[in-house]
Amino acid sequence: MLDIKIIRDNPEEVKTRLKSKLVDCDTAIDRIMVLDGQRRELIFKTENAKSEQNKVSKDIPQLKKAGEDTTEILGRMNALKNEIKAFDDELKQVEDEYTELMLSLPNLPDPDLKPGGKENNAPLRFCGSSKVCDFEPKNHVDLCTDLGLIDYPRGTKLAGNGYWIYRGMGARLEWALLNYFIETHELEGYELLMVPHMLNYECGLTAGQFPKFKDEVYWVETAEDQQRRFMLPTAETALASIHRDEILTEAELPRKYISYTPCFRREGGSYRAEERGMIRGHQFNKVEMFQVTKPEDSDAAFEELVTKAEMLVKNLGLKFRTVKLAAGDCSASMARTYDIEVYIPSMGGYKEVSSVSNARDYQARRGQIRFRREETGKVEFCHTLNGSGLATSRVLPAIVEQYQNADGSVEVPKALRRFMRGKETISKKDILRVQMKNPLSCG
RNA sequence: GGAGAAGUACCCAAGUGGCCGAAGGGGCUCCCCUGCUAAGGGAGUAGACGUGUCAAAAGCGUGCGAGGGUUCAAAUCCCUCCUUCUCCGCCA
Repeated sequence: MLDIKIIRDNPEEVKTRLKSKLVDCDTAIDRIMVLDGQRRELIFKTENAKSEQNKVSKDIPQLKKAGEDTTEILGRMNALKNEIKAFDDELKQVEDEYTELMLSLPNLPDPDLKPGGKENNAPLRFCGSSKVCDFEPKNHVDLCTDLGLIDYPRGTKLAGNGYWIYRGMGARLEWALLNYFIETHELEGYELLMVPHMLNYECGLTAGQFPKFKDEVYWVETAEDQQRRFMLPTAETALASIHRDEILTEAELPRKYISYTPCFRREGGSYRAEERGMIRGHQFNKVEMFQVTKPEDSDAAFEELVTKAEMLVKNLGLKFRTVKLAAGDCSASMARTYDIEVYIPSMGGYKEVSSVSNARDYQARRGQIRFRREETGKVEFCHTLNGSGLATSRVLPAIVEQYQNADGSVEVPKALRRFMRGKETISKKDILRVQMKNPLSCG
């Protein structure tokens, strides 16, 4: 949520800055300006009436005790009551519309961002190099299928299109990635949180997904109670609400959290064809990093998160690049975003494995995440930042493609080996070995 | 899932229609007194949000889990919801 004062003081500038994000909020802002005026006028009226009501109300008991006639005064009070009710009703209407519009406005992009969409994204740096293959490289779907890492058809059988099953060494590899990420973060002072995977509406509102994008998540409701919850689309949605409605002490900042969760997304009208396999599914795994900071510390925190994400990819030995997103490609809640994109040879391009963003005070305002500054004793909004660290489901395809050998086997990145009992290579032989050891495994 | 009970300030807690912007205690802060391991005395302690303002301040409004309602007036009465606790049942 934006600070109404910024809009009030400079509506035209806000319009322009939001336009650089490719959203036209002109009518919304014009309307907000009108509603803001009406709102304050109504507050003035209703509060005046209430003030009178309070004053007179104090005298009534005495008058009654003294046995005086109160009919006239009660008549006035009755009129006041109706007046207040009318003002309040009108105010509620105005405030409802006002709040809805305010919640619908996206965050202001940082001034240094290029305006416009994807086409204006700018790669900041490249890292790593492609292995030169003296053989015809396979794509990750074939590799995962041939090596028995992923079972696509049975995943679809269980849950439909966009779901898959990690099996055997594939599951181990995925698990190793999660362990590697979590261990790295913990060593760097981040606290691991295991959060609910189903969240209430306020979480989506605070993070900025709602009300606008409430159709992009899966809703779960029970027949008996109408309490709706949704499957989280990212752990950020949960983490942004950890300190909702709290006033932290300055000493408690920054808060640095990580959380592993599956992420559930409807991905309506998706990219399909060119994104085979597990590039885009309805459920994928991700370790999320999250920080709550003082306003003056969020720029440094942002750099820290970007570096952390980059180091994870780098230490896996993967070729990747870091991209500074143009204003229009940043999501609604974010003031700035850098993507880490890993190279997928079969696609001849890069795919996002991490997205690091600074929401500044946007989420904090929506969720009342505040802290008390020691020096002034005043309450201020925190800044919130988030970044994937990393989305494993996108890393695994990159690993199998970038680490494939001529014989169809795949080398295990060194960083992961200690999480896989020292395993160095995954080959077809592993399918048999896994199945022999596990009589329950069928097919 | 069934049956009960409860949610009041940092914590405990009193309070069944106006005198409650909320008794009392603990804690915390400040002050005083006293030299035997700490005790006693006094004072302060609702924060927050909204409005107001160039910004602040004063003032005003809202606040006793949340939202509605009744009433001239609600912590107090009514309704809905949420949460917590106890007992029973079920269960990883």
